[in-house]
Amino acid sequence: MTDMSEDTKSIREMCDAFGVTPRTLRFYEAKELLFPHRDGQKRLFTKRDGARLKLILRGKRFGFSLEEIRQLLDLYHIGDQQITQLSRTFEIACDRLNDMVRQRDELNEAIEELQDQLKWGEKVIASMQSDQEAAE
Amino acid sequence: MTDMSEDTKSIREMCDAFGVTPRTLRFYEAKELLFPHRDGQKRLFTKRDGARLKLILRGKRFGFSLEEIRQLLDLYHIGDQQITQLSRTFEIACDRLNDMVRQRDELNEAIEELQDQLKWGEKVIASMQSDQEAAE
DNA sequence: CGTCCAGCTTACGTTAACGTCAAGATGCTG
DNA sequence: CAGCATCTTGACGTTAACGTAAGCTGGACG
Repeated sequence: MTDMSEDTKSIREMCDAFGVTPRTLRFYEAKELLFPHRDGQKRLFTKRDGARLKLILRGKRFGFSLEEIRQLLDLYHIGDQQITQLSRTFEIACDRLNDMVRQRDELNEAIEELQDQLKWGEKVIASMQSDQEAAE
Repeated sequence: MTDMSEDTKSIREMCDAFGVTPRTLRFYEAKELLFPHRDGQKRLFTKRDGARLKLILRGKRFGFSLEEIRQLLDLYHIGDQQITQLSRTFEIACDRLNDMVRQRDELNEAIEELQDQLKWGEKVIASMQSDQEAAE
């Protein structure tokens, strides 16, 4: 047994836990989204890294870029400092929300449009099939 | 007057008509999405190119990749041939529609989630601001 | 005739978020 | 000790859909 669970995870455990690749975790570290400790040269991911990663993945679902996520994460961290920065975060999030709403609305339009097209297409195919049958 | 409108458009007219850049049109030609004629070395875009471009742009709104769009366009063109191919097109479009619906639903979830977070954030900011005031 | 404008081709640049080697360190195990 | 797995750091590759710049051409205008 890898002894494990002294509250820190190896990179592999981390990957398995969150369904990402090692490359991704190193990448996130390089981008200063995660700050794993070290044992020698090996990374040790703490609970805090886990929490951050969870937020990162959620952020991605929201459609934030990693850079935006980094900023948001940084602002989580300050806690006591600059209110201005925090409300800036807030703005970013609001913007993103608006983007998402817009995007959704566009999607809804597109969906309807495409559904119409498909009805059309159904008819065409149907008629072509009867043509085919008629031709036999 | 550039005489124009002998049913063909120059690249610029085309761009103005559809709100794209020349680069884009050349790119689409390179990708075999459009087939403008030539007058010497200058491109002449026909009505057919216009129709195709309209479909291309719509396809993009739907979230199709240019490659997918090319395939769909090719299948429009056959007209008389293979029904199988046509229904294949149909399937692709259906798949895309399902993708879009899924995507929209995810977006809706994300939007709600983010809205919740924002309520949270509002409170935090409000309380911090009163802290700030209290500190002065 | 000069010059200006629109268009052409070729080709390298861009961005995001990793993937994919390569080469070396470390550690366990039989 | 050999071997193997797992980790590390670098560094270059990938994809999509164009952007951008350089250098050439051909016609129109004054």
